[in-house]
Amino acid sequence: MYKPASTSESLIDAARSLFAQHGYDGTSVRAITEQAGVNLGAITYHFGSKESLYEAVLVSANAAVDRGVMAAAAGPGSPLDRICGVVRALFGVFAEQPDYPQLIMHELARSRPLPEELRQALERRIGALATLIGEGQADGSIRGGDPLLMALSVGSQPLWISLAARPIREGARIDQDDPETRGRLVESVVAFVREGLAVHPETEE
Amino acid sequence: MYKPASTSESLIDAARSLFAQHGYDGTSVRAITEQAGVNLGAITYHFGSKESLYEAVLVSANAAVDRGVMAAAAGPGSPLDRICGVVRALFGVFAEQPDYPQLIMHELARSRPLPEELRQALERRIGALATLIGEGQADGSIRGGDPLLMALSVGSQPLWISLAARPIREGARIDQDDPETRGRLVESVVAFVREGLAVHPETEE
DNA sequence: GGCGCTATCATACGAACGTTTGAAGGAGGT
DNA sequence: ACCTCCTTCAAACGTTCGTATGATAGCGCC
Repeated sequence: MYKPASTSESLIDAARSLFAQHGYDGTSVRAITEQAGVNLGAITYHFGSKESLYEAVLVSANAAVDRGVMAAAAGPGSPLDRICGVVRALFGVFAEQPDYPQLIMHELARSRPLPEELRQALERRIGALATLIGEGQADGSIRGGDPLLMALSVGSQPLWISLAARPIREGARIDQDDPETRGRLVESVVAFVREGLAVHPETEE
Repeated sequence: MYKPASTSESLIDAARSLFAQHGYDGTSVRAITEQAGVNLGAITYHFGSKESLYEAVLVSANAAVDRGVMAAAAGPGSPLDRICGVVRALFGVFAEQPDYPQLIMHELARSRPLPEELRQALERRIGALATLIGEGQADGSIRGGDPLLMALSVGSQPLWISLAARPIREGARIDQDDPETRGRLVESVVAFVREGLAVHPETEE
C-alpha cells in the first residue's frame, strides 16, 4: 500500500490540486514543486514546461471522466435507463474526484481552443448521449426533437450542478458534500431528465 | 451618441473584456490600461487596486443579468410560462453580452467565496425559480418534487449551455453565434423544461 | 493672480514569475 | 575502478508583475 511517489507522480498530484484551486495563471511552479516536495527545476526536467505539465494533468483527469461516462452509456437496459446511468455516472465521478470539476471549470473558461484530446472526448460523450436519445425515439420510448440538442439539456444538468457546486452551496444552500443531500439531488435530476425525455401523449398536439 | 468615455468607464470596459478572456490572474494592469488608452497608474488612482476594479466589473455585469432574469420571473402568464420566460431571458442576456458568460465562468472557477452581492443575487434568482415552481405545484400545473432541486435542473440548462458555448461549439459543432441555430437550441431547452416540469399522470404511480 | 483640488503622467520599486545553468549524486554495465 | 546516463540540486537569469512616487497640468473659486 506504500506509494514510492515518483517525482513525476508527485508533480501531477500537486499540480492537479493547485491548478484546480487557482487555475493555470494563479498557480506558480514554485507552489507546485513545494507542495510536491521536489526541486524547483523538476517541472522543466520532467515535463519541459509548466504548460506541458498542465496538459498532462488535463489528460489524466479527462480519462477518468471518460471511463465512467462511456461505461454507463454502454451498459445494459433501455436507452432511457442508460441515459439516466450517464447522469448518475457524471455525478459520481465528480463526487469522487473533487478536483475535476474545478479543473474543468478553469479550462473551459480559458479562451483558447480545447486540446484536441479533450475536444474529441467531449464530442464522443455528447454523441453517445445523442445516439441513445435517437435509439429511444426509434423504439418509441422518447419523445421527438433534435437528439443533439436534447443531449445538451441532459448533459448540462449534472455538469453544471457538479461544476458549480461551490456557488450553488453558497447561493442555494445545497451542500453536495453531504451524501444524503447529494442523493436527493441526483434523483431529482434523474427524474427531471426522465420526464423531459419521455413521451407524454396528452401534451402533444 | 458620442461617448466621452471617462477614464473609469474605459477601464471598466477594457477590464471586462480582458478579464473575460484571460481571467483575473491572466490579465495584467498594463494590458488593461493599454487597451483602455489610459495611464498605467489609473487603476490604482480610480479603483485603489486591480482587485477592486475586478469587483466593479463583476458587479456591473451581474446587475445586467439580474435585471433580465428578475423581470422575466415577475412577468405575466402561468408559473410554467414565466419559468420558460426566465430560461429565454438567460439565453438572451448571455447572447447580447458575450463577455458575461466567460466572466462568470472565471469567477465561479476561483476558489474563494462569492462576493456577497453576487451570492445574494444568485440566491434571489434560484429562489425566484423555486417559488414559481411551488406556485405551479399549488395550482396543479407542475408535478411534485423539491422546488429548489427542480429549480437547479431548470437553471442549469441555459446557464451551462451559454457559459460553455465555446467548448460546445468545438465538441458538438453547435454554433450559438448563428441566430437560427440558437433559436432552435433555445426552443429545445424550453420544451425540455416544460416536459420536465409538467404533470404527466400516466408516469405517476 | 494665486490657491487648492483632481487627474494624468513617466518612472521606479521590490517581489514573484518561468526557465536555465552547471555541478553533484547514484545506480548499472563493462 | 571507471565511465555513462538519469536525476536532483542550489543558484541565478531576464522578464513581468502590482503598486508607489513625485512632478505636471487643467480648472473652479476666493
